[in-house]
Formats: sequence, C-alpha cells, structure tokens
Amino acid sequence: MSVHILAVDTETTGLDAYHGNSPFIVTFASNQEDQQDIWSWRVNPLTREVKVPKLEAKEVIRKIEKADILVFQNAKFDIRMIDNLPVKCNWDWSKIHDISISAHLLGSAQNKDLTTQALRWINTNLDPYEKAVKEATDKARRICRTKLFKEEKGEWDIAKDDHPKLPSGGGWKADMWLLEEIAIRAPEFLPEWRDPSTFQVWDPKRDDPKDHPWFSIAEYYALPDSDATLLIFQEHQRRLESLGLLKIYEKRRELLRLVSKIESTGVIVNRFRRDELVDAYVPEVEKCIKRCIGLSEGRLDKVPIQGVSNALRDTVFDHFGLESPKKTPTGNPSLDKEVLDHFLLELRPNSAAHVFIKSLKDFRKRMTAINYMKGYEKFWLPYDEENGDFILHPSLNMTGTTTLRWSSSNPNEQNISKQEGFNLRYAFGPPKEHFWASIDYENLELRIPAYESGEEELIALFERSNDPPFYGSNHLLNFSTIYPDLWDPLLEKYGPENVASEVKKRYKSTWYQRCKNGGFAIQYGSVITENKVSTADKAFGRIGAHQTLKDKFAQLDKLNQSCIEMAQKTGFVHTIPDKEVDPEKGYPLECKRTRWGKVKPTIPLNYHVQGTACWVIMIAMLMVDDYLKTINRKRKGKSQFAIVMQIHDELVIQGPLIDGYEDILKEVSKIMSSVGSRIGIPLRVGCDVHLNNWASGKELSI
DNA sequence: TTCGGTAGCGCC
DNA sequence: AAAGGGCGCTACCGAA
Repeated sequence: MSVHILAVDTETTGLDAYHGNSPFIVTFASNQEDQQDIWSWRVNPLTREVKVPKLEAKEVIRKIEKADILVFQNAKFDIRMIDNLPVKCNWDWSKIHDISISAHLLGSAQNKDLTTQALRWINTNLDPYEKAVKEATDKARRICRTKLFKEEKGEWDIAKDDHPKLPSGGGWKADMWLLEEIAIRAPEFLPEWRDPSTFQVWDPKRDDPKDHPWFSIAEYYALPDSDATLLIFQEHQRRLESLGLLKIYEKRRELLRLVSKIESTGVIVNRFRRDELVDAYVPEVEKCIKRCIGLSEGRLDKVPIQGVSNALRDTVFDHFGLESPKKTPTGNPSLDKEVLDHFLLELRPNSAAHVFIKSLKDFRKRMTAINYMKGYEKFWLPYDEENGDFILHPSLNMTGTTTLRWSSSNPNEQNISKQEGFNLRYAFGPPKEHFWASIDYENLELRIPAYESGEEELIALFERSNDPPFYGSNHLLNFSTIYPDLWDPLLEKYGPENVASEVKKRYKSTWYQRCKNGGFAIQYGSVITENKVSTADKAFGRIGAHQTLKDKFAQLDKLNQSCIEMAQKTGFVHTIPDKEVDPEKGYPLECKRTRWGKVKPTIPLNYHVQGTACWVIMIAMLMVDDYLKTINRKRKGKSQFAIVMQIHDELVIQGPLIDGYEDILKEVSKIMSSVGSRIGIPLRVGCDVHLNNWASGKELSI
C-alpha cells in the first residue's frame, strides 16, 4: 500500500490553547480517500466549552495515529489544540510535516498564511469562503449583542478583546461556532435568506433551520483548508526536491517537536517582583501626567502613551512652538525619544517647555514598562501561588521572519526590557529550587562576517579577546579608530590595560554610546551616499567615520559587495552552508525587490549574517536539547532541565539546583560553541547563572 | 463596531 | 527614489 498522507486542520474557539480554547471543527484531507472527512462539535454558548463525545475524539485520534504522514499549516498550533480533546494523541513527530516550513524555504519573504500559499502554489482562491463566513459571523455577533440577551436566553459568551479566556484577542474567528448555535438554539433570530438558485426565501416559521446556511457555513468554510494544505504540501515537496533543498527541510522539521516543547515548558514570572516594579512607577507617572496637563494650558486632557495625538502635536509644536529636527517615515514631525532629548538640550532648564518635555519623556518610559507588565499579567496562568509564581506560554514562530530569526508573541518574550532602572527581567526567573542560565554567543553577528571575509584585524580582536587594550570589544576598536583625539590621551595616561575601562567610565553615555550606535548602524547596513551624511556618521557624530571604517575593513566591504551582487542577480542570498546538513548549500533567503526592481543594498549582507547566526542558534538548540534529554532520562519523575527561551543569540536554560548543575551548564556552553565548526566560524559563549531573577546573576566561568 | 495605517519603543 | 536589518505590542485616529 502506498504512503497515506493526511492533512489536518482545526477551527477553534480561540488562539489560546493554554487558556482553555479547543477545536470545534477538525477536517481531514487524504491522498487515499475520495471524500474529505469532517468532524464538528457543539459549543456551549454560555461557557464557550466544546462538547466532544469521547468516542468521536477516539476516532479522530485513531485516524491521526494511523496516517503515515501528517501535514499541517502551522503544526504546533493544531497539535496543541488537538491535545485539548478528551482523548490523548500519541504524536509521532517524525511523521509531521508543516507547509509553513517549506513555504519559508521556498520564499522566505512571502506571506506564509494559507490563503496566500493556496493562491501561489495551487492557484486556488480561498478568500471567498473566508469572506462569507466572516460576514455571517459578524452579523451573528451583532445579533447576540442586540437581540439575544434581551430575550433572556442567558448571556452568550461571545469573544471580546478583554475576555479572560482570550488574551490573544477576540477576533471573529473565535466566534465562528455562533452560527450553528444560533441556528439550533435560537432559530427565530436567523436572518432572512434567499436561496440563490430557487429564489425562495427562508422563513423561520415554515422552514427547517437545518436548511439555513448558518447551520453549516462554518464547516463549509473549513473544508477547503485541509484540502489546500494537502495539495500545497505535495507541490512543495516536488519543488524542494528539484531545488535540492530536502536536506535543509528535514533539518528544519526537527525543530517542530522542540518548539512545541519550549512553549509548553513556559516561562516563570513572579507577581511580587512585578508588583515591586509597577508600584515604583505608578506614582511617578501620576506626577508626570499632572505636570503635562497643567503646562499644556487646556490643550491636553490626557497624555498619549505612545504616538503623537492631535492634542499633543498642538501642544508641542503650536503652544510651545518647538520644531522637530526629525521626520517620521510618512513625513510628519517626529516626537520620539531622540527628538525629546534634542529638545531637552536646547531648552532652558526649568522653563515650562523643558519641564513639559522632560515629564513627557519620563511618562512614556514608565508607561511602556507598566504596559509590558500588564501584558504579562493578561497572559499568565497560576503556577506556584505561594511563591507568587505564574507561567507564560509565549508562542514561538520559527517561520515568522524574512530571515531565520524566530518571532515570539502572546506575549513577546524577546523584547523584555533590561535597561538600567527599567529592568523588567527582574520580574522573570526560575521557580523554587531551580536555576536559570542565560547563555549567549559573544559578538555572533560580528564574528560571522569577520572570519568569513578574512578580516585580519577583527579576527585578531576575537582571537585575543582577553588581551588589552580592546579585550575583544569591537566597540573599543572602533572608538580608537574614530576618536583618536579622545582615545590616545587616555591610552598614554592610563596605559593599554586600563584605557578601556577609562573610556567606558568617562564617555559611557556620550561618545562611547555614540560609538556603539555607529557600529550598529554599520552592522545593520548603513550606506554611504554622495550628498547625504550616512546614518552611521550621524550616530558617531563624526563626518567621515563610516568611510574610515570601510577603508580599514576592506575585506568586510568586499563580502558586502558580493552579497549585494548575488542578491541583485538572483533575488536570494544564502546562509553559510552547514557541513553536517548540506555542505553544498546554505539556506536561501529571499531579498525582496523594491518597486524599481532592485534589492536595497542594505539588505543582502544583513540577511546573510542574521540568517547564518540564526542557523547557528537553531542547531545549538537541537543539540542542547538532545544533551539535556540524556540528563533528564536519568532523572525520571523528577524536575527536568529544559530550554525555556531563545532571544536570537541567547538561550535561557532552566533546571533543578542539584549538585553538578554547573558542570551541565559548562557542557551546554561547550555544545553551543562547537556549532561554529559546522560553518567554519570559531564561536564563544558566555554564561550567567540566575538563582533568584533574570536581572541579577553571576557569571559562570567556562 | 471593526479595521488598517501611523507612531513609538522594547529586544537582538 | 532612497538607502540602519529583523521583530511584536499598544495607543491613537479616521474610514468603512
């Protein structure tokens, strides 16, 4: 018998599997059955709970377990949802395929949603189905809000953005089940409907609700999705094979199980430490609001948390007569933090405008922190009440970016502030009797192009990272190059051993900070043009700085040029090939063209480096997970070592505080740096151990 | 009421 | 024509 391929798709009562949302429709498409298979279950409108008969769940699970190949669009979502059925499924991850992984591999810059893919790969337009069911659902929600409640049928629990079971938001899809429930429980509210073929009008008094489209429209919408998924999968496999990309695809597929595991392990956040932070910000925020509103002389009645409201624009630009030196992307006067800093330097201290701007800046900074923490509270679930520990299950998307970076959402675990005075990592940390360890690659995105291009001075810098005067710091090397007038006197006075710390001490928030910004601008692709000061020069505060560094690091520039040339010619750059996966081929990253048909020159090297860096962390995660599994096997039934977060070049490991845990971390660090040999780039990692919270820790020497 | 665009800001 | 890359979240605002 040939291979049985089964595509699976679910419709659910919301996106938040960990907050009790469940599938109410499961559809299958198979390469061996003529008919598609659909399962649909009733939803209790008062509780949003799905009633799945155990026997039916059993049959669904058996069908899944019997297939040779299981195909999903975003597998871990459906899998996690199916896990909420009353019968447990024994997932064999080696059978699971995901068309978002192949879609990314075939065109990393394209949208990976099913509708876009169906259009591109199988020339099918799914839009009309979606439009029809959306329109109906919107109408159904209106009926619930306006009519149903008045008829005392109990308050139907329709989706709202602040619904506790729907922290990701209550979009219309979370209420698709309403259609059938209205048809069954409250058919008198079904809207008028005319059969387009017979022109007969459906009459609630005369006709069977089962003949009204709302009775079955959700299923009708769901069916084409699994069908499309199956066909897209088959098309993708053909393409991958002919392009020789199957080896990379198979490696990427290994991540599915791991990503799912990381999400389910979750991240601990502590209520008490969170409260400490919020309690410190709230009174200061109130003071700032009072000052701003007072000084606006009636123009403001509230201070916008972000963005520029009309009232704020009026106050700053008209009332105070300030002029922004910077424009937003759409050409409006910007009022971001950089502009606020600029105003503060210009204005007379203690003048009304100065106090206003300062208060606005302080307000925004604190509100950002408070809002982040509100977000965490919205998503968290009880974990260890006594210690105040809660758990988050951020969603990780390994195909969410145009490069190989992962994205994280609901909530985003990758943008938790670590700024002085606003270090929200303080609220995060290990549960009782556990440790966290942050292990990050040192200068990962600088090492890659430096070694690849053979840039001797940079290589020397990284090889001798314990040596004065730079101690492996690219920023300090740049500093000595761009600001010799500041560097040389300090070098003379304090000697090569101490000049670095002296520079950082004296110029921490001024020239050293600008130097760092300039360095990042170059790293992220700043371009030198004839008649404009480059972004890097602006950041460095020295005209010509960018050119100086470009001349000094000519090999890097050559690599940049070759990436640009490749991208202009083919529309793709590739990551450095992984010797263990496919020594011939790296991961192709699509560089979108502008509407004038060219790739922006800022993009190719960036994608190449960022993509390679993320390939490295991806392999590291697989290897670290394998290693931790061997440790965990010896600890059956006890708490486990696990990867809990990935922040692009950093992994956070959690584990029990047992004897020898530091040796385990040393081994993890060793594994992580060993990945470099697969791409020919020597890598180093640093490791910080956190026993109480993520903000404070001590370095582990490795 | 819902939605998309804009702005600002956190991370690497 | 313009050139600092990649994300997600929230608030504001005007249009449908």
